[in-house]
Amino acid sequence: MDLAALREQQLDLAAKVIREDRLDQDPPRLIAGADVGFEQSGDVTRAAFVLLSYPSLDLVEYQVARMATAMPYIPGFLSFREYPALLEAWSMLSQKPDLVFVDGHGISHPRRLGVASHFGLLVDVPTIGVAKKRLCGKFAPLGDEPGARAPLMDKGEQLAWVWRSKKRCNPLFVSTGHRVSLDGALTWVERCMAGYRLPEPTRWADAVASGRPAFKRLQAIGR
DNA sequence: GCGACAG
DNA sequence: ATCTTGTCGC
Repeated sequence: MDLAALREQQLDLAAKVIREDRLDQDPPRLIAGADVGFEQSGDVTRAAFVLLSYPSLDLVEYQVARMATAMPYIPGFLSFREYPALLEAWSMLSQKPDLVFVDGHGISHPRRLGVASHFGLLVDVPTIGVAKKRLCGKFAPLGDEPGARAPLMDKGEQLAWVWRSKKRCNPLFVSTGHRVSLDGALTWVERCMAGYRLPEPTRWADAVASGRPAFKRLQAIGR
Protein backbone atom coordinates (compact mmCIF):
# COMPACT_ATOMS: atom_id res chain seq x y z
CA MET A 1 0.00 0.00 0.00
CA ASP A 2 1.11 3.50 -0.76
CA LEU A 3 0.48 5.70 2.23
CA ALA A 4 1.40 8.85 0.35
CA ALA A 5 -1.36 8.10 -2.16
CA LEU A 6 -3.87 7.28 0.55
CA ARG A 7 -2.96 10.50 2.28
CA GLU A 8 -3.74 12.42 -0.93
CA GLN A 9 -7.05 10.60 -1.16
CA GLN A 10 -7.90 11.64 2.37
CA LEU A 11 -7.23 15.32 1.73
CA ASP A 12 -9.30 15.06 -1.41
CA LEU A 13 -12.27 13.44 0.27
CA ALA A 14 -12.05 15.58 3.39
CA ALA A 15 -12.77 18.64 1.26
CA LYS A 16 -16.14 17.10 0.38
CA VAL A 17 -17.31 16.49 3.93
CA ILE A 18 -20.38 18.55 4.84
CA ARG A 19 -20.21 19.86 8.39
CA GLU A 20 -23.79 21.02 8.76
CA ASP A 21 -27.20 19.43 8.91
CA ARG A 22 -30.93 19.94 8.97
CA LEU A 23 -31.72 16.95 11.13
CA ASP A 24 -33.90 19.06 13.40
CA GLN A 25 -36.07 20.07 10.44
CA ASP A 26 -36.69 16.44 9.66
CA PRO A 27 -35.70 14.12 12.51
CA PRO A 28 -34.35 10.63 11.83
CA ARG A 29 -36.77 7.74 12.31
CA LEU A 30 -34.10 5.08 12.01
CA ILE A 31 -30.65 5.46 13.54
CA ALA A 32 -27.90 2.94 12.93
CA GLY A 33 -24.85 1.90 14.87
CA ALA A 34 -21.80 0.54 13.02
CA ASP A 35 -18.79 -1.26 14.41
CA VAL A 36 -15.96 -3.44 13.20
CA GLY A 37 -14.21 -6.32 14.89
CA PHE A 38 -11.68 -8.96 13.88
CA GLU A 39 -11.35 -12.76 13.96
CA GLN A 40 -8.72 -15.34 13.10
CA SER A 41 -5.91 -13.24 14.52
CA GLY A 42 -7.00 -10.34 12.36
CA ASP A 43 -7.24 -12.19 9.05
CA VAL A 44 -11.02 -11.78 8.99
CA THR A 45 -12.80 -8.45 9.37
CA ARG A 46 -16.27 -8.52 10.86
CA ALA A 47 -18.54 -5.48 10.38
CA ALA A 48 -21.89 -5.06 12.08
CA PHE A 49 -24.82 -2.70 11.61
CA VAL A 50 -27.77 -2.37 13.94
CA LEU A 51 -30.89 -0.34 13.20
CA LEU A 52 -32.76 1.30 16.07
CA SER A 53 -36.07 3.10 15.78
CA TYR A 54 -36.04 6.67 17.04
CA PRO A 55 -37.05 7.85 19.59
CA SER A 56 -37.97 4.48 21.09
CA LEU A 57 -34.44 3.12 20.53
CA ASP A 58 -35.77 -0.40 19.94
CA LEU A 59 -33.56 -2.76 17.98
CA VAL A 60 -35.19 -3.24 14.58
CA GLU A 61 -32.61 -5.15 12.56
CA TYR A 62 -28.96 -6.11 12.49
CA GLN A 63 -26.58 -7.48 9.88
CA VAL A 64 -23.06 -8.82 10.13
CA ALA A 65 -20.60 -9.15 7.25
CA ARG A 66 -17.29 -10.96 7.18
CA MET A 67 -14.46 -10.66 4.68
CA ALA A 68 -10.70 -11.01 4.34
CA THR A 69 -8.90 -8.14 6.08
CA ALA A 70 -7.69 -5.66 3.49
CA MET A 71 -5.02 -3.76 5.37
CA PRO A 72 -3.15 -3.67 8.67
CA TYR A 73 -4.03 -1.08 11.29
CA ILE A 74 -2.07 2.11 10.83
CA PRO A 75 -3.04 5.11 13.00
CA GLY A 76 -4.60 7.70 10.73
CA PHE A 77 -5.56 5.16 8.05
CA LEU A 78 -8.14 3.13 9.91
CA SER A 79 -10.93 3.80 7.42
CA PHE A 80 -9.16 2.02 4.57
CA ARG A 81 -9.01 -1.08 6.74
CA GLU A 82 -12.64 -0.95 7.83
CA TYR A 83 -14.80 0.52 5.10
CA PRO A 84 -14.90 -2.50 2.75
CA ALA A 85 -16.60 -4.65 5.40
CA LEU A 86 -18.81 -1.74 6.47
CA LEU A 87 -20.05 -1.31 2.90
CA GLU A 88 -20.82 -5.00 2.71
CA ALA A 89 -22.86 -5.01 5.91
CA TRP A 90 -24.55 -1.79 4.79
CA SER A 91 -25.69 -3.44 1.57
CA MET A 92 -27.29 -6.25 3.55
CA LEU A 93 -29.69 -3.94 5.41
CA SER A 94 -33.32 -4.26 4.29
CA GLN A 95 -33.82 -0.54 4.88
CA LYS A 96 -31.38 2.33 5.25
CA PRO A 97 -31.12 4.56 8.35
CA ASP A 98 -31.37 8.36 8.36
CA LEU A 99 -28.34 8.73 10.61
CA VAL A 100 -25.39 6.48 11.44
CA PHE A 101 -23.20 6.39 14.56
CA VAL A 102 -19.78 5.05 13.60
CA ASP A 103 -17.31 3.67 16.13
CA GLY A 104 -14.24 5.88 15.63
CA HIS A 105 -13.53 9.51 14.74
CA GLY A 106 -15.15 11.71 12.13
CA ILE A 107 -13.35 14.96 11.31
CA SER A 108 -11.25 14.76 14.50
CA HIS A 109 -8.47 13.25 12.41
CA PRO A 110 -5.07 14.62 11.30
CA ARG A 111 -6.39 15.15 7.77
CA ARG A 112 -10.04 15.50 8.80
CA LEU A 113 -11.15 12.14 7.43
CA GLY A 114 -11.73 9.59 10.13
CA VAL A 115 -13.73 6.44 9.37
CA ALA A 116 -17.06 8.10 10.23
CA SER A 117 -16.47 10.81 7.63
CA HIS A 118 -15.05 8.45 5.03
CA PHE A 119 -17.95 6.03 5.29
CA GLY A 120 -20.49 8.83 5.37
CA LEU A 121 -19.15 10.20 2.11
CA LEU A 122 -19.14 6.78 0.46
CA VAL A 123 -22.82 6.16 1.11
CA ASP A 124 -23.81 9.82 1.33
CA VAL A 125 -25.65 9.51 4.62
CA PRO A 126 -25.40 11.64 7.79
CA THR A 127 -22.82 10.11 10.14
CA ILE A 128 -21.43 10.90 13.58
CA GLY A 129 -18.09 9.72 14.89
CA VAL A 130 -18.15 8.32 18.44
CA ALA A 131 -14.64 7.43 19.61
CA LYS A 132 -13.35 6.22 22.95
CA LYS A 133 -9.84 7.59 22.59
CA ARG A 134 -8.19 10.71 21.23
CA LEU A 135 -6.41 10.53 17.90
CA CYS A 136 -5.27 14.13 17.57
CA GLY A 137 -5.93 17.54 19.07
CA LYS A 138 -5.90 18.88 22.61
CA PHE A 139 -8.53 19.53 25.23
CA ALA A 140 -8.76 20.97 28.71
CA PRO A 141 -9.37 18.65 31.68
CA LEU A 142 -13.03 17.75 32.11
CA GLY A 143 -15.14 18.18 35.20
CA ASP A 144 -16.17 15.01 37.04
CA GLU A 145 -19.87 15.52 36.58
CA PRO A 146 -21.73 13.71 33.84
CA GLY A 147 -22.41 16.06 30.97
CA ALA A 148 -19.09 17.86 31.37
CA ARG A 149 -17.65 18.81 28.00
CA ALA A 150 -14.67 20.49 26.40
CA PRO A 151 -13.87 21.30 22.78
CA LEU A 152 -11.19 19.16 21.13
CA MET A 153 -8.94 21.70 19.42
CA ASP A 154 -6.37 21.28 16.69
CA LYS A 155 -4.63 23.97 14.64
CA GLY A 156 -7.11 26.59 15.72
CA GLU A 157 -10.31 24.74 14.96
CA GLN A 158 -12.70 22.67 17.02
CA LEU A 159 -12.81 19.10 15.74
CA ALA A 160 -15.03 17.40 18.31
CA TRP A 161 -16.64 17.54 21.71
CA VAL A 162 -14.97 15.63 24.49
CA TRP A 163 -17.97 14.63 26.53
CA ARG A 164 -18.40 12.75 29.80
CA SER A 165 -21.48 10.66 29.14
CA LYS A 166 -21.55 9.01 32.54
CA LYS A 167 -20.17 9.37 36.07
CA ARG A 168 -16.71 7.92 36.67
CA CYS A 169 -16.34 6.96 33.03
CA ASN A 170 -13.77 8.20 30.55
CA PRO A 171 -15.17 10.75 28.12
CA LEU A 172 -16.29 10.12 24.55
CA PHE A 173 -15.02 12.00 21.50
CA VAL A 174 -18.02 13.04 19.45
CA SER A 175 -17.44 14.54 16.04
CA THR A 176 -18.99 15.38 12.70
CA GLY A 177 -18.85 12.44 10.34
CA HIS A 178 -20.71 13.81 7.33
CA ARG A 179 -23.79 16.00 6.89
CA VAL A 180 -23.98 16.68 10.66
CA SER A 181 -22.76 19.73 12.58
CA LEU A 182 -20.49 19.47 15.60
CA ASP A 183 -23.22 20.58 18.00
CA GLY A 184 -25.78 18.46 16.19
CA ALA A 185 -23.54 15.43 16.61
CA LEU A 186 -23.44 15.84 20.37
CA THR A 187 -27.16 16.60 20.53
CA TRP A 188 -28.08 13.40 18.73
CA VAL A 189 -25.70 11.34 20.80
CA GLU A 190 -27.29 12.79 23.94
CA ARG A 191 -30.72 11.84 22.63
CA CYS A 192 -29.65 8.23 22.18
CA MET A 193 -28.33 7.60 25.68
CA ALA A 194 -29.90 4.98 27.95
CA GLY A 195 -27.79 4.90 31.08
CA TYR A 196 -24.56 3.47 29.72
CA ARG A 197 -21.30 5.09 28.68
CA LEU A 198 -21.99 4.50 25.00
CA PRO A 199 -25.07 5.66 23.11
CA GLU A 200 -27.46 2.82 22.23
CA PRO A 201 -26.64 2.54 18.51
CA THR A 202 -22.93 2.21 19.27
CA ARG A 203 -23.47 -0.05 22.25
CA TRP A 204 -25.60 -2.48 20.26
CA ALA A 205 -23.33 -2.45 17.25
CA ASP A 206 -20.47 -3.21 19.61
CA ALA A 207 -22.33 -6.13 21.14
CA VAL A 208 -23.26 -7.55 17.77
CA ALA A 209 -19.84 -7.01 16.23
CA SER A 210 -18.11 -8.85 19.03
CA GLY A 211 -20.76 -11.48 19.67
CA ARG A 212 -21.11 -10.80 23.38
CA PRO A 213 -23.56 -12.00 26.01
CA ALA A 214 -25.51 -8.76 26.35
CA PHE A 215 -26.69 -9.75 22.92
CA LYS A 216 -28.12 -13.15 23.83
CA ARG A 217 -31.46 -11.68 24.73
CA LEU A 218 -32.18 -10.11 21.38
CA GLN A 219 -34.23 -7.67 23.41
CA ALA A 220 -36.74 -5.72 21.38
CA ILE A 221 -36.33 -7.50 18.05
CA GLY A 222 -39.66 -7.87 16.41
CA ARG A 223 -41.59 -5.57 18.73
C1' DG B 1 15.37 13.82 17.49
C1' DC B 2 11.44 12.17 20.78
C1' DG B 3 6.78 10.94 21.74
C1' DA B 4 1.79 10.06 20.25
C1' DC B 5 -0.94 7.17 17.76
C1' DA B 6 -9.15 5.85 16.40
C1' DG B 7 -9.87 0.35 15.98
C1' DA C 1 -8.97 -4.69 17.70
C1' DT C 2 -7.81 -9.19 20.58
C1' DC C 3 -6.28 -12.52 24.52
C1' DT C 4 -9.64 -12.84 29.50
C1' DT C 5 -11.89 -13.63 35.84
C1' DG C 6 -12.20 -11.69 39.29
C1' DT C 7 -12.27 -7.67 41.67
C1' DC C 8 -12.06 -2.86 43.60
C1' DG C 9 -14.94 1.26 44.15
C1' DC C 10 -19.18 3.99 44.15
